[in-house]
Amino acid sequence: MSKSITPQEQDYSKWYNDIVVEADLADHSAVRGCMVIKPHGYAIWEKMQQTLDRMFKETGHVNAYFPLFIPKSLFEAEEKNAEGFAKECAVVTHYRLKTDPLNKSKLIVDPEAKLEEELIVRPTSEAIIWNTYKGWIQSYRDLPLLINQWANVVRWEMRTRLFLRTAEFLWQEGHTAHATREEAIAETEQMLNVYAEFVENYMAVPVLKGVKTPNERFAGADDTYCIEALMQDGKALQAGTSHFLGQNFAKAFDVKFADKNGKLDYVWATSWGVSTRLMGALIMSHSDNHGLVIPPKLAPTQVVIVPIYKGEEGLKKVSEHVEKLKADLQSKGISVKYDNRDTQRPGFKFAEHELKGTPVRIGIGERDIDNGTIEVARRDLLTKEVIKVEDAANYITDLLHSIQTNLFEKAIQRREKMTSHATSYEEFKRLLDEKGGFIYAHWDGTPETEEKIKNETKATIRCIPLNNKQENGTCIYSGKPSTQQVVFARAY
RNA sequence: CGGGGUGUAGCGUAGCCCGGUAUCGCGCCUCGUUUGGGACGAGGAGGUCGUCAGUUCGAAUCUGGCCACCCCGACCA
Repeated sequence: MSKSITPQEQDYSKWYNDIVVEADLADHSAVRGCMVIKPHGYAIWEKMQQTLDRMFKETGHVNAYFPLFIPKSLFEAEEKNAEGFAKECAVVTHYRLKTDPLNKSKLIVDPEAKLEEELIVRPTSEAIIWNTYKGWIQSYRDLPLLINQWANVVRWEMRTRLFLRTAEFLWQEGHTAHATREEAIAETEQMLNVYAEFVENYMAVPVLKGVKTPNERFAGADDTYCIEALMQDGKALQAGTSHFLGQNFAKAFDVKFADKNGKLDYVWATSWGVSTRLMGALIMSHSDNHGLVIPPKLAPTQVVIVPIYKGEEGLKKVSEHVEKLKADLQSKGISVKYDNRDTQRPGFKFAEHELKGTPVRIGIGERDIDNGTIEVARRDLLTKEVIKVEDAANYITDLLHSIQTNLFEKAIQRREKMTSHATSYEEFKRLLDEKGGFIYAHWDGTPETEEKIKNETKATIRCIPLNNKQENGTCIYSGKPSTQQVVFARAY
């Protein structure tokens, strides 16, 4: 059993924190609200990046990079967007330090080096990007413009949690420009589907696709589409958003194009992003009291081989067999690590790889060599089996698939169990407190009702599901007529 | 930004009320025995007690300021 992981049942958020730290994913840093992503955590993020980047390119996007700093005048151009982020912006006001005349060993901000115009550290890049697009777009021939950037952004959060909410985080932001409203909406939906496919097929986390209410909408967007996932503790997590920005940014930055008839019009825009927050979703979907569980498709190492031996000669003998097995597995496209450290004992390695979430562990000892077998342990179910070594490549290939599928199935079942319908406000509150999870309920469609429910219960409308069933009902709060049920939950 | 808490070796801690240069565990280093689920024994290294100032012959301990981090609330991906 793990040494230092608080059990989920005892304290879910301590458990989460323990997993992040003990599995070597990330650490708190010396900077308030900012984390250090450690090699193991970063390796998983890199797998996510690689997959998403490939998917973006397959849908016609290209990468570029825009500045970290945004002049205040640009930032404030799209008013709603600026207003939405104003409270959490880091601002650069000076460009030089100097030695403190009162204390030679200290530095102070040089008051003479005040910037003419303050620079905002980007909380998102619409402003600088649309200011740039203005120069790139003149004609319908320049459209669509399909650009993505991988970057860090800063949002000065009051309260932070590793991966889920940090002052600085890593993400990708896609920013596209289109000739028509329809095309922009299609792009918004396409990217939402890309996210859903990634999160479900690679992260093995089922998501609900939907649209945000005006209250929850991205500042500056006409519509915000989202994917919502449900964590083990019954709280929802927004895993990705895709925004239809209408002509808001085109108008704010005066980005017009000439159509085939020479008529000038503002372009239509989208933006979409996912962040290192996905790491939090991954952890809170699959991991257990023994440590991290990583789905095979995102595992930096899919299979670890641990030798069991006595003495130097023993290791040499086992290693010969392992090298053959390793090559065999690699030829099937499986990533394999041979953990031949002679500084740790097998039991220690078993525990360590369990903690770090390696999907499959193979044990080979001299006994196996005599019998022509290997011991295979799967991380998701914590079960072990002894198989013939010549079956290894096929067996492990299937096993990795089955682990990936099993994790997804389990997550779907959990979500189903934690999804309910409420027909009255009393029932709604009871379900929320006793069960949590997604709660479908009729809502009268007004921001006032949404706000009141939020203040009274801490539950928010996570989304209005896409292709939602239209039906007559009455709002659980106001009793007014409603045409559809929306999804409520307490959220991260 | 409000409420609560913590800061002592790499990590977790005792000591603080009642001032006299610091306890224990894990980890680390060396040697030996071990190796199929977190090994054992012996020896060893490692500290401006968050920081600045004050009180005192003497401060981890008392007083004041500051800083950082964690948890809970309001805000957000």
